[in-house]
Amino acid sequence: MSKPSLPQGTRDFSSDTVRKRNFIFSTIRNVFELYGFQPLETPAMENLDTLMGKYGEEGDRLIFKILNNGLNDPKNSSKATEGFHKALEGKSSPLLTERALKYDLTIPFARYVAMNHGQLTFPFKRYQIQPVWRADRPQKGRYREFTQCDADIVGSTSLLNEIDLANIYHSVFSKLGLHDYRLKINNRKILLALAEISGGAEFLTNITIAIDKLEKIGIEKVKEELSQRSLSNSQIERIVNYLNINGTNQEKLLKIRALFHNNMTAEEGIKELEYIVSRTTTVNIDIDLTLARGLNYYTGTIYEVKAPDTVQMGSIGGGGRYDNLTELFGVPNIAGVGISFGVDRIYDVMDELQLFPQNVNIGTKVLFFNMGEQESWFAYQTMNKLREKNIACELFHEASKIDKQFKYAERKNIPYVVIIGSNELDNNTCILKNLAKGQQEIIDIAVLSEKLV
RNA sequence: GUGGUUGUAGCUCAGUUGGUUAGAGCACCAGAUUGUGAUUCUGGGGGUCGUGGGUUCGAGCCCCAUCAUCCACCCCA
Repeated sequence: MSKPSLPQGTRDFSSDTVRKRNFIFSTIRNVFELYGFQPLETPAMENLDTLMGKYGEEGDRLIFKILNNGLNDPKNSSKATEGFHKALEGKSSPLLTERALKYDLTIPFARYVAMNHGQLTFPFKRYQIQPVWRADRPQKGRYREFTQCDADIVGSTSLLNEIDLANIYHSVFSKLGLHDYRLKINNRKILLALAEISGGAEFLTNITIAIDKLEKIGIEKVKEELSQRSLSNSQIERIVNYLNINGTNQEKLLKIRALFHNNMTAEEGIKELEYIVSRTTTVNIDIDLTLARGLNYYTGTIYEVKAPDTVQMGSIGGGGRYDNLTELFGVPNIAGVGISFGVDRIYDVMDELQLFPQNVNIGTKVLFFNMGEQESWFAYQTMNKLREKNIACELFHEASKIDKQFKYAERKNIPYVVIIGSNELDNNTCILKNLAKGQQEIIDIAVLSEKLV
């Protein structure tokens, strides 16, 4: 047996990390609950055909597929061989694999709604916090197993939902202390209108992929890319005019209205943006007309959250409105809108900016020193009384040197130690020491629990 | 999927043009001293140099493969 190791792009989380992650999870969960969302969990794996074709060609390639069992059974051997040959041609085949690890939370949610729409109360607001898997090459801020926190509302076209979701973003990031996040908003209808006036609706994907890169590669490169995607110079000119729109949210809305004259599709999108932006003035939301987002099921509002500029990290959240997500599963006319938090990236950003509160890593509150046989047994009984009052404590396991016991407390980030030696035992007292302050006091054993609450 | 970086003790890293038994600091363990984490002193355990091949009289060092890592592209959270 060689040295044990982990699969590429996966991680163990040590207790420190788990505590910090839980701080993020509980913050998000509490806010979701505050806005009336209900929890949902779905399996780690889905049927492959539930997932395939929902994330584009690139997405399909990144889905972790699970090999069928029983391929070694002689009576399956011809099927297995056939399936294998298809795999060599780059096609996945149910003969070889018919299940896969989930790639995001939205599609499994859509599958759930399609299966249960008869029982659900609409509008249905659910939140979901679960790991997802992508067969991507790992790098900074990118893992093969990571956790998403999604909140979606289905069965409602009200823009109040969009306003709720913007407020959720603001509330969560404020509570996490991540004040410099940037929430961007755009509308797919505007992008669709842009495609219509500069080439045709079929260019939507090509155009969005190109303009999405504006911030990263600059206007000249975007022009190059657009011409490579077979757009004419006059078409590119229109797009450049669009991309040149700047200013405050209000100014952008004015300019874009002028640009599109009376284009019906654009006007719809503009009205929606206007509505949302005018009602979310407390959440520092920015209209970003270059925001496109890759997932092609979005049809209206789109959101993206960027990490503070001081850290090298792209998107830490995103979402949008979709008209007909469940139609893919045979249930039409259920509209929805949702957002997602990328916990792993939020963790990395918060860690880098040292935004975690000091006390997230406190587990045990008090360590009782072990000062000998009789002393420690008395300490043990005292400790149990504290536990009844919900104070987490532990007794050092043997009567070791003092400095060793101190080190243990320090490493476990235990804020208090209690020392009961022979003197204290005789007097019914104990020494309570606050390790952070380095201060200690001798107190009556009877008042110990009050001091620690 | 494409390109590059790195891999030596628990941690951070040395290790010369290839040359005896692979080192340091910190950490750890034991002991001396001490009713309060220090300092000091003495002793100790630990590494198949990521893994597998190859070249060589000889490989931590050179070559190939592989795994992992980090980074960039693509795409994305």
